[in-house]
Amino acid sequence: MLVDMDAFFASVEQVSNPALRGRPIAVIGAEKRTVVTTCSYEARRFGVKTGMSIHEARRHCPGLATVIGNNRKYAYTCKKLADIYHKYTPTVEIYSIDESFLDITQTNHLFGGPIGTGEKIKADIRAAFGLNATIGIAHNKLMAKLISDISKPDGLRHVMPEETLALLEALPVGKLWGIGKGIERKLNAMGIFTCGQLGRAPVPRLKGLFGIMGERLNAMGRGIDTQEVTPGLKHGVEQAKSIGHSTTLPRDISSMPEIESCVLRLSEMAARRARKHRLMGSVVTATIRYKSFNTVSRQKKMNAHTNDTHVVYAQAMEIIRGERLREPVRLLGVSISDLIEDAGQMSLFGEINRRRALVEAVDRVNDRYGEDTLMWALYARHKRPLVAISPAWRPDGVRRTAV
DNA sequence: TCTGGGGTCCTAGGACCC
DNA sequence: TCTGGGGTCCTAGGACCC
Repeated sequence: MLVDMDAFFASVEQVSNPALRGRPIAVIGAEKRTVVTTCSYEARRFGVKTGMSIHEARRHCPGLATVIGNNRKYAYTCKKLADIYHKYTPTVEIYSIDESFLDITQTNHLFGGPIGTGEKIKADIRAAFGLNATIGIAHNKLMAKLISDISKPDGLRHVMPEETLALLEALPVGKLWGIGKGIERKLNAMGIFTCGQLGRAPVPRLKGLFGIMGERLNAMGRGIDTQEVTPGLKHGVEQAKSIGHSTTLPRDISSMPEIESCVLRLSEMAARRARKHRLMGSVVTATIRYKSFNTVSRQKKMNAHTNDTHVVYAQAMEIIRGERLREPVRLLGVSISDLIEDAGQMSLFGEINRRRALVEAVDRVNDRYGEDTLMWALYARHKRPLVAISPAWRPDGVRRTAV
């Protein structure tokens, strides 16, 4: 079962502010160059979509009301939704802030079967929050996801395995979870438009164009999927592969001091999150997006793992200084990967231990009195970017960014 | 008054080694 | 007196997702 909240952020805002109900609204970020994160169904009728600039959204819908997203509200609701799901099965995978997979194979008979379970969950969500969810139920994740997508909004549908092929026959391939614009275009170019056609396409032909993906694409066309519903927490913590932050600057910049202060800020945000999760990384990646939207990323491997803000910063700046900045910079990003657990081991080098003690002391102060109670002088004059919550947020694990 | 931010996975080419 | 073949690792970029 996939439970997907309808226009989640926008619906939460409409519930908490009656003046917004029934109106086209868009939830946006707090910074200057922001986009639509989620919009209400009223706004979608005008052609407003996720990812649009405010400017473009207004062009489609002049009466659009905008609300700056409130991370706390969505995170709180997400956690409470998980409590509801756990009443119906222990196997709950929180896939994103507004989507969860539930394995109800063993428990649905207790609640009147698959549809009965879906009805009860929808009723619980409505009673608790006044929100609508769409639920897709099938024998695997791919199909549950697909069915939920085509049943939106406020839908509930159960598709039996034997109905799968008929349902897929005429459906465009782009509807499948994992087939985006790029793959859809390639498939169309080879004459494959529907899932039915994809399922009948010769695997060697698909492999020729998509490599090892070919086999999987063919299976997807027939609604076959072997992914398990994984509650997702290993030893209480999700094993992340990378931790990073990036920000589109309020205006394009060219001066090194401005770049430095921004990169230090991003290094601190990424390293602090790594420290919170007791992780260290040995690879630092810096990303630069120019005014023209050309984007380059370069990575550097260090001799040792670290989660020290200034070590990460020094690596990121070394990368950036090695680039010829030929245009004003629009976005900067810093990310840490090749993560291992930080066992808190003492180093042979006194300097590293002193650094660690300093950083930990700063963390303790900020944990207690709030972020930025203590901060590094290099970026002190610059305001912290107000991180808009990412829809990929999860209540546990490293995806928890700013709440 | 263009085009967010958080991730994961895959690929292709090059370096390097035997 | 004209350049093999197999393998691994690293890197940058791109596709995809919410």
